Amino acid sequence: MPEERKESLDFVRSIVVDDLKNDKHGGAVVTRFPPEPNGYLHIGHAKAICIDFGIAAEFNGNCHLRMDDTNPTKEDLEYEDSIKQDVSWLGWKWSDNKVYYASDYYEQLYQYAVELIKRGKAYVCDLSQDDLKEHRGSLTEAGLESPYRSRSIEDNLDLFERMRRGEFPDGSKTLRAKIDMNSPNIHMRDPAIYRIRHTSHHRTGDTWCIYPMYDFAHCLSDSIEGITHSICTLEFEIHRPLYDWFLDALECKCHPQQIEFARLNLSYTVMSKRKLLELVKSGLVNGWDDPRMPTICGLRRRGYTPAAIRKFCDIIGVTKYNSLTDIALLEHCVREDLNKTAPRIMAVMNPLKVVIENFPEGQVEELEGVINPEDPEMGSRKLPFTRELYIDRNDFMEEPPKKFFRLAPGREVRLRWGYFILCKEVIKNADGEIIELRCTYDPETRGGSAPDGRKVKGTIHWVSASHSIKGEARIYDRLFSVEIPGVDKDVDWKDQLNPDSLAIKPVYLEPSIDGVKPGYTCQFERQGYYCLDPDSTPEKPVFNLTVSLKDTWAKIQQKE
RNA sequence: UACCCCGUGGUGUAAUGGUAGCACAAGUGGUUUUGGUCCAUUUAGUCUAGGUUCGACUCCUGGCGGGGUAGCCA
Repeated sequence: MPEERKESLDFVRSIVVDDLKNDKHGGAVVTRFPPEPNGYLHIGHAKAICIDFGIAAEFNGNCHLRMDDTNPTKEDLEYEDSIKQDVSWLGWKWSDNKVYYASDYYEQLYQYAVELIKRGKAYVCDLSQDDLKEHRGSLTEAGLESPYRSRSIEDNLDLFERMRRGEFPDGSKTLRAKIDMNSPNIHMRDPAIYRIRHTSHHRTGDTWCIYPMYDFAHCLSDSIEGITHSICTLEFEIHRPLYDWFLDALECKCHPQQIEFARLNLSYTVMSKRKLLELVKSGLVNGWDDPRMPTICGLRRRGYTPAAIRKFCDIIGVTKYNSLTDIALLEHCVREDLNKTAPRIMAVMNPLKVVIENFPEGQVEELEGVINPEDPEMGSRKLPFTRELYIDRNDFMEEPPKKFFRLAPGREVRLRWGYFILCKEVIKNADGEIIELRCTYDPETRGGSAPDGRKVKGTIHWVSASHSIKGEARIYDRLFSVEIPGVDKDVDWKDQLNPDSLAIKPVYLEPSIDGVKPGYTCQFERQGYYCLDPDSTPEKPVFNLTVSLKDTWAKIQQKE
């Protein structure tokens, strides 16, 4: 599963190698991927997943998939299921085929909290949320000690137990760690470790009405599971002293090392759960799996492959530098993968009728097209050739400019896998619009080469008008029209959505695609990679644009 | 304003005191039955000022710039 590693190691892997060398954890490497089931996974999570699972795989270790479900008010089974699906779709297997849950440790965590109280390192605090905020101080000012800080161990034990029994209403009490209200690190100023929530949890039901906070639950969950390297993103850096404090205060045998890396930022999209949720809720996109979304399920529906995503995660690297990765890099990865694997088909998006005057009416000739020139093993498919064809309007110009190599009056081009055709006449309607081309074909050029050795500069795609299957193409572009949506605080990031992120067009497809299933990915020759959408019906296939082919002709046109 | 972290071509990354390299993007040329792919090639970089050293992207100090942190969220 893990791809081959480059010789130079990123800083996380260097730490792991050093630890292995120094026998720090007895040769073990155990990592974990700990999502909170309160949203769908996105490409940024894919980076974390590839680091967590990738490192475990490379060093013969294990990676636990652990639901960090300590806040019943936000979490849901729907999210949990999608997380499992996405992780395994990406190609990773969690160790022991078992999903871990922070909620499975609630009793142990409670006992740890009791122990903390017994050691005089935690106390029950009656301060309200507002009072707590007052006491916390600010970034520049020290905090104030709570008046409840000096309660006796006996009182604390009693009160904490009654918190658990449900004697107190939400928000009336918290259990706090007794650390240092003067610490320059606000997270060390007697942080709350348990709060009262009379809310049922999607896994533990109504068993609990007090729930542990992240800082307390996370380090201990890691310790309980024997995690060696607890890899997370940069915003937790400032929490690390707390992470270590709990494990030291409780003298835990297993003390994992927290290592932080920079999360992924991608241009022309957003990555925060809040913004993604807002897009879905406001109907600005069509659900979590809208192919424009950077979610794993969105990318999957768009036609991205696990291999492409893993390659991307591999080449972006792992550092502590807050960077912005160009989405073109992601697009490059999927092109590279699909170029090698995707079958080619011909599909005409803006049909222009071509009548081959010297080809008999009613006759059907079967031609053969290579399925993938990059992989001859894939064989070939049949292409019906008839008197009436469709070509793309963009492949014809009545008055072609210098560098235009395609069809024009009096010009000859090659029909891909077919014949050379020569344009004899342009037919227009009363409004002067071109509605048809009259051409002749050279029967000697079957398959696309001329026995007399004459060359043509252009090759264009086509379909038989009578055999083509009419479908729908959903042509996607970047979700936002600015590199970093919301970076300018004066404008609403939702106003920066790209109005052209989706265009729907009819498309005439070569008949060989008949019967393919949703998820089927192919290349529309000379255009881009497309993936069959689940919205398809037997009558009307719907194809999503994954990514277009590079288009140097478009570049030439742009220059002029 | 306090504390913590981070600054290498346009972008993302390597070089772990010893030739600043790779990929993407951009440009040029070649091959081509996809204006795709492929091949060749060009442009372009160590934030800054000192210090240590035979030698600094790397170590030290100051400055500048960017990010994070004041949920009973994770």
